Amino acid sequence: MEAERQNQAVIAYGLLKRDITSGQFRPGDKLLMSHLKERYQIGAGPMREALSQLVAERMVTAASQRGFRVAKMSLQELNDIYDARAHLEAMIVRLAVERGDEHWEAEVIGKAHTLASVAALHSTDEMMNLWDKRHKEFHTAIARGCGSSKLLELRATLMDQAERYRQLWLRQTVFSTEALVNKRREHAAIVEALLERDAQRAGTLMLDHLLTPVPIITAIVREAKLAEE
Amino acid sequence: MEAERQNQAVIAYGLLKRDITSGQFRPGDKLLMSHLKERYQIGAGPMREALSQLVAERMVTAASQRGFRVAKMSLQELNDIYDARAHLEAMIVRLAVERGDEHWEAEVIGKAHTLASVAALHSTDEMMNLWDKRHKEFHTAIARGCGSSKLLELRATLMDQAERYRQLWLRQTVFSTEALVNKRREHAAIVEALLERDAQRAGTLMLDHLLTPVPIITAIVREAKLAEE
DNA sequence: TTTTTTAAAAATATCTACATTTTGTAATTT
DNA sequence: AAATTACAAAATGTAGATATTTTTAAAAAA
Repeated sequence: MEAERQNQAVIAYGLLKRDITSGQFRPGDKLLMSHLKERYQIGAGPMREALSQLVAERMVTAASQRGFRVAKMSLQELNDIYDARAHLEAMIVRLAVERGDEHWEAEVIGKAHTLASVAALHSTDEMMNLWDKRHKEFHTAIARGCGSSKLLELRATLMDQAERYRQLWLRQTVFSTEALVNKRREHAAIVEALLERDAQRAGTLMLDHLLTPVPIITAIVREAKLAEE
Repeated sequence: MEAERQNQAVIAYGLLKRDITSGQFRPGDKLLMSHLKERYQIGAGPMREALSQLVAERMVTAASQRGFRVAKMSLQELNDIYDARAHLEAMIVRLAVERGDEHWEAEVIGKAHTLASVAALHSTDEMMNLWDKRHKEFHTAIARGCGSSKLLELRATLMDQAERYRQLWLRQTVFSTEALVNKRREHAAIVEALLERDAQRAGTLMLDHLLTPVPIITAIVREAKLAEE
């Protein structure tokens, strides 16, 4: 089995998306066609295709005849994204509790265990990436219980949009033992509620869990003047 | 103030989206580049841009080196979209009841009135379009109370994806006096719950309201063999 | 002198026409 | 029938032409 040959636009899409989320391009930056062509070794046509897709995902903005820019960040958007994500995820969790089967339970417990056992053995960045990866997998395992691909797609859209903000929170959290302990406690409480099939409580816990990063990110954004108020 | 000059890709995006939703192109149809170029009088580059955006919106599918197709329809997808939409909208309504102000209440009551007063005075198609337009405006007015642009965006995404299925239901409903009376009753019940600020009841009513079309559409789809099972 | 206006030049975005690569098809061979 | 090959159709990519916006600088007005 071999990976399907991708066209230029798809390759550029992936690279540019990565470069935006990782902060190589900063919010509001002009995305100069000549620069992008050079950077990704690609023609203007396919490059525009990639940009169009990112426009549809709200990661890039376009102005007719005036080219493309990295979408700005703002405290208002931060709050909106996290609020929407928290309520969406709470709703998904309630559904998952109602609909999830035994296999789902097993997956969740498995991912929770894998996440809890990330120890500070590795290099700083490795540790951060590993925790982040497993944390995402844990939450995704829970969400999958809702059984709706459309809801999972919407969730993925919001997570993509949140990613630039989330990156700011991640470093702080992983490097604070206290924060990690808190997170572990919250996760345990959520799993407990899931297993007891208490949809209401699981939803509420999830809502709070997802909103805790907001004040922290707000502070960092203000500090670094990364975004409009 | 004059409408900004749009580029070719944006124009083609709008036309193609309309042609897909209205059924000019049918699910699974190959979107032949030569045909699209001819039809919309446009080059291949901008056409691909438009297609890329529709791929991001799940209305078109792409296979590398094999071109583009209209996304298929299926009973499974119908159920998934409507289930997701109903739960999302119910959640949004609960938020709207908690967060909506007086201006929101006034808007909702206004739109409800405008919708209820659509009479069978006009020609068949005019009547259908008018009812549809006002029905959408009524629901959108309710949803806006949640105050979250991101949630409203997600809602719009799902509505776009539902549109092809919805079209099938619309004709049936508007031309059945009984169905229209039922809808009016449901709308009234929802508005009542909103005004009493009963979030839970409003949510439940909305959930049921949005799921009623599913059996009807299922029957039509089966009848017309429009989709996979 | 400072500000505003205008005109030209440069930079940039966008589009088209053509070249290249890949895929699908049907005839031919095994 | 299955595999191979040759050809036609289609998708994708590139380079350069065209149109638009932005910048620059000079001229005119305040």
